[in-house]
Amino acid sequence: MGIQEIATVTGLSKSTVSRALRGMANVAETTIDEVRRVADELGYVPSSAAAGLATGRQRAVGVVVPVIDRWFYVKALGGVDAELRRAGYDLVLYNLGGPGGDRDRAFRRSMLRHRVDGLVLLSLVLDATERTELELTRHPMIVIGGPAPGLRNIGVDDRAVTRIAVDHLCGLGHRRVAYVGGQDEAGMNVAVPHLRRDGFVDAMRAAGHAVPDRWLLDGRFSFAGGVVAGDALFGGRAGAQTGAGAVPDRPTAVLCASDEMALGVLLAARRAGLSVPGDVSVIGIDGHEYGATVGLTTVAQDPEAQGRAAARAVLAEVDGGTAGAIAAAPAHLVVRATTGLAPG
Amino acid sequence: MGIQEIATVTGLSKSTVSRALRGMANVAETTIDEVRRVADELGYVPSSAAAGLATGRQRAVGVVVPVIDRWFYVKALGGVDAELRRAGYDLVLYNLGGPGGDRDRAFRRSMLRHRVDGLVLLSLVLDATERTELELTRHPMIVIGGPAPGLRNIGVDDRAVTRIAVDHLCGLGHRRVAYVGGQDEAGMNVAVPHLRRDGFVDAMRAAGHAVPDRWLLDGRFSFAGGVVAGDALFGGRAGAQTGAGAVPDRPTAVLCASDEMALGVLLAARRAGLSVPGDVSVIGIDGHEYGATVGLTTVAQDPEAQGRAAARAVLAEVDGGTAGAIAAAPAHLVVRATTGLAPG
DNA sequence: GTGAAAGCGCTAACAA
DNA sequence: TTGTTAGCGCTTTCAC
Repeated sequence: MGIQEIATVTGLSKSTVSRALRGMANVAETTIDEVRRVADELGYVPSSAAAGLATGRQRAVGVVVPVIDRWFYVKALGGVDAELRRAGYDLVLYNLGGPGGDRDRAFRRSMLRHRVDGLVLLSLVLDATERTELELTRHPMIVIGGPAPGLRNIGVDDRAVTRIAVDHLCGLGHRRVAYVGGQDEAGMNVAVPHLRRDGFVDAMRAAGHAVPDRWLLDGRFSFAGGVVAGDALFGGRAGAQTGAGAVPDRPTAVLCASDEMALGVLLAARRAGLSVPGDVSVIGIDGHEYGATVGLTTVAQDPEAQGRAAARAVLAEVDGGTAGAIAAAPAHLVVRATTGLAPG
Repeated sequence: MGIQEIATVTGLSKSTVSRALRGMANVAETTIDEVRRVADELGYVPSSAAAGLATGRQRAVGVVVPVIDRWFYVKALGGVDAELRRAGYDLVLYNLGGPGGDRDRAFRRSMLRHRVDGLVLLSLVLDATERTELELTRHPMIVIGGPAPGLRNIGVDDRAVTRIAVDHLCGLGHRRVAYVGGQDEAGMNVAVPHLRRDGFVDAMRAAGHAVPDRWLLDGRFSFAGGVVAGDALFGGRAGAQTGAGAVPDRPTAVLCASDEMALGVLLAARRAGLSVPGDVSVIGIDGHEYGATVGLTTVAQDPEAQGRAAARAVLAEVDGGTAGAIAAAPAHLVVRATTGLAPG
């Protein structure tokens, strides 16, 4: 069942078997073949616990997510996973489970158990205690998404992202544009919503257009939240009755901090009897698949690539490499059918 | 750094410290307090590898998914995770990464390394080799989703689910109903698509309505696939030009094997200038959040609950309990706005 | 209620 | 190229 059995069967020593199994140099080809054959016959299964104890390396990295059921997290998780598997590492998932989840236990009980060699944090809001605990483990760590104090992070330039969107809109003649963003109660990094909103407001101001407060809405970074925000902007279903003019003071364009919200705003616009982009243009941020199908214009990013980069970074550190600088993740405008010339 | 340090500082033996740390009986209250205090002071972090080696239990279970970025898998994963954390177990994620992924390596290299005490498989299509390898590990195992030969599984009754949908549709007077299902290339259990389709065809036949082959479409279980299927059914965007009559032989209702596909069909219908449910009714299966917002009628299931149940089942087996019977997961009709009386 | 000692299955010097 | 010898940090009899 263990390495020992193979040793006795082959008449070799445990060390040689161990070396052969790991394909190390300094082992005769014939020995390697023999050992592998016997291992297969015996149905040998290595014990990662034993190997981990002996080497101090678990060949596993942890990924901490605030919640799992969000497009960005799922995609990023996929990227991290792909890269880890390539390197032969396992991925242990720590889901904080949103605001209701028992974060504390997750942090103390599991993450710190030396089960992993490194950590990838997804857009986390860490409090002081959590940060101290994490640092205490001295694990290589990196965060994906917004910046976190004292930790290296990979992600798009959030201010730049909204600026790109604003430039596109203004280029089409829009001057009255609303913004749907807001804090994500599910635990997204606090910095991201703020950076994007500030980027938006600043870019608009730079273009010479003021943004009234009532056009800065909270869409909770969800589809449903986007619908609610859109209803507020367009007068809701009621708007459909009286036509597109239900809300006298309507923006000609809406920038959403995520595609999921943009999808919701789109639905609200349609319900209100508005034509897109005839009456109102809508642009999102992310590059969500659904957006492609409905023709949503967006500033696309690639969370999967960010996940892969993050994984490579921790892996490099785990393997003794020093923490190199991380380039900002790219984002680019994808013009589709929901943005057009400003009306009038 | 280890249990030993605590022992020397407190003047106790390793065994007592170990017992105290785990809160076992036969340890003086005062001793426990003392040990805990010192452990905290020293920033003691237990080693799961060492504990695992000694006990043979890793306090972790593996979850194998074909791909991660699908609604059902994400939700189920969340359920498994919640239950595992409650029990103090870690979750290690094995993502096969779809058809392109290196399944083989995933199976051999990692899953079998005794890193986990049990396995939860999500809707997997296992080939003979994989099944043998898995059985070789002698891990408690359970699959969520369609039935898998030789393994216990939890999931909805897929034939019943489509029957519920058909009953609803027929009750509204529909006799010409199409079906969008199909094989999921991303690795969904082969059984599910077949069971649902057969359930549909049989239920229709029982109601006295034949289903022509051209109304049995493949939507690949994705939003985009649903759009394509809907275009085929309704004449695509071209239909919008000539009005609702573009396709002479149009069904009055469409049953989709997943809400994601139903959402796509809905989009296609709207594009073709059809009114829902005036011209055509659409019903899905799942209970996807987006569906609720757009008013999609569906046969809802609860993958999260299924995940929790699956986790409880493996945990019970891991703890020496015998494998109890598992009740079929519930599914129920949620009537919203996309289904109505058959036209005419 | 506590301690001593023997491993769990593997890796890693150090020899040969 | 292969073998020997110590552990890695914890749990667990078995004594006391």
